[in-house]
Amino acid sequence: MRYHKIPDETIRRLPIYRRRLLFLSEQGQQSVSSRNLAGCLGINPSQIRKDFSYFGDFGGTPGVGYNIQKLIKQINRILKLNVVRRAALVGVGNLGSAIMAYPGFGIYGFSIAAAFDINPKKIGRKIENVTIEDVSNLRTLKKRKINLAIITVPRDVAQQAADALVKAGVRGILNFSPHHITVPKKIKVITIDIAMDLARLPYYMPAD
Amino acid sequence: MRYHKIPDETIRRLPIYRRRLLFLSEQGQQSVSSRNLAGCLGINPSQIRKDFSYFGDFGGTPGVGYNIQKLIKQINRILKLNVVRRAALVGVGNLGSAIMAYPGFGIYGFSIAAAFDINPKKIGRKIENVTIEDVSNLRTLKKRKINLAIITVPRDVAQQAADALVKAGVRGILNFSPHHITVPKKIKVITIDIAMDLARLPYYMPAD
DNA sequence: CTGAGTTTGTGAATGTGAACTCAAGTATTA
DNA sequence: TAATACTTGAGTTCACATTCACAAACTCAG
Repeated sequence: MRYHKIPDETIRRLPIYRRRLLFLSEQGQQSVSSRNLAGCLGINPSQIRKDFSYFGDFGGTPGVGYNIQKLIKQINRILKLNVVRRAALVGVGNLGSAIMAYPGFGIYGFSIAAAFDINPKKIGRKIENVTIEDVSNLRTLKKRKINLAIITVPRDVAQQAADALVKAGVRGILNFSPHHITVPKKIKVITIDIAMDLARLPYYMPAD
Repeated sequence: MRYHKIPDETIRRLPIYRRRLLFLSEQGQQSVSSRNLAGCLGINPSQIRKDFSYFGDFGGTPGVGYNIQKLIKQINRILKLNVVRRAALVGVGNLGSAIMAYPGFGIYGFSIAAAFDINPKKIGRKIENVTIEDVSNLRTLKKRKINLAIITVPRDVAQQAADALVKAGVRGILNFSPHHITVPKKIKVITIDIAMDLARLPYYMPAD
């Protein structure tokens, strides 16, 4: 199983497993079976075993399950979460501020280490110990070894922001603007349009 | 093609099409070809044609493309976005406040019509013309005909919030808490864990 | 009207992911 | 030790999603 490409869908699930595993670990649990994990997460047990099988020479033990700590280490290795990563945020509006204050990034080893805005009134202010800089400073990101960014600017300047980030050497972008962003194909963009996800709900709701 | 079940993946893409179509419409454009749409969105043209083919007796015209207004109407019909929908928000913290102020829900016909928190200091305050109520008021949602909800509470009370919402008759939940939520299967939950999505980025980034 | 250039709509082929199944391994109990 | 109950790992099957390919339909220019 060593030299297999890991399916994208598996990669998408790894953080879900990780979240649950950390939770179980907090509770003092040592090991967990695929069935047990599956129960909490609404995923098929074989699915989980198949996902874990991509880890390579790693083994759960039949009759017992998987060692939680080892699982977490494997997932960290695959997702490259072993190092602390510094991210930049562009667009310190309502959503941007909320994201800067969001406590959930830490457990993945992320910290938001820089923030940018175009509004002169905001520049110089501090949020969560990070000083807001003018967007013209974006070009300093390369020197500061920041290669991850979060975009929380209005729709019509999202592409602009992305272009500037790419020019500054950023290679991964989490985009919260409701707009598709085009970048060179070696840059990875993940877009989260929070209203769009809400828009799918009525379809799945039984008739009113 | 009338009596086909529409694939989930197609449903997932419909809001993406819709977003772009509204944009093109704003620009005064009347019609659009599958190739054109595909170009903007990074999707294969046949994919788009196949998706549209589920609309039923609707037709684009060969040599021209699709009528944008008709497309939008069809998508609204399928996603049941024709009526204005009122949603409740539970958990008026940083993220919750930002979401209440988020302007992007309007174009899908959503409005956040109620907000709840457990903190007595917040209750009675107004955000975006909505008065924050105590969570004990959740049970009034049914009378107020609110059957959609957004959860933005801390992880450890997310399930509790969901249970209360289900009891109050809510049938669709958008969950921003980093925790899997278990509900009766006729309730639809979509979970957005903003940190989790960031966690997938390093995997796709070339070696540092 | 004719011919060149587009674009739709869809069956067929391909690719991808999920679920089923079961042999083999481990724990537990007696 | 023997019997029972779990659980993993992985080959196989099945279901779903994407892409290909092409006939038919339409536009436009001359």
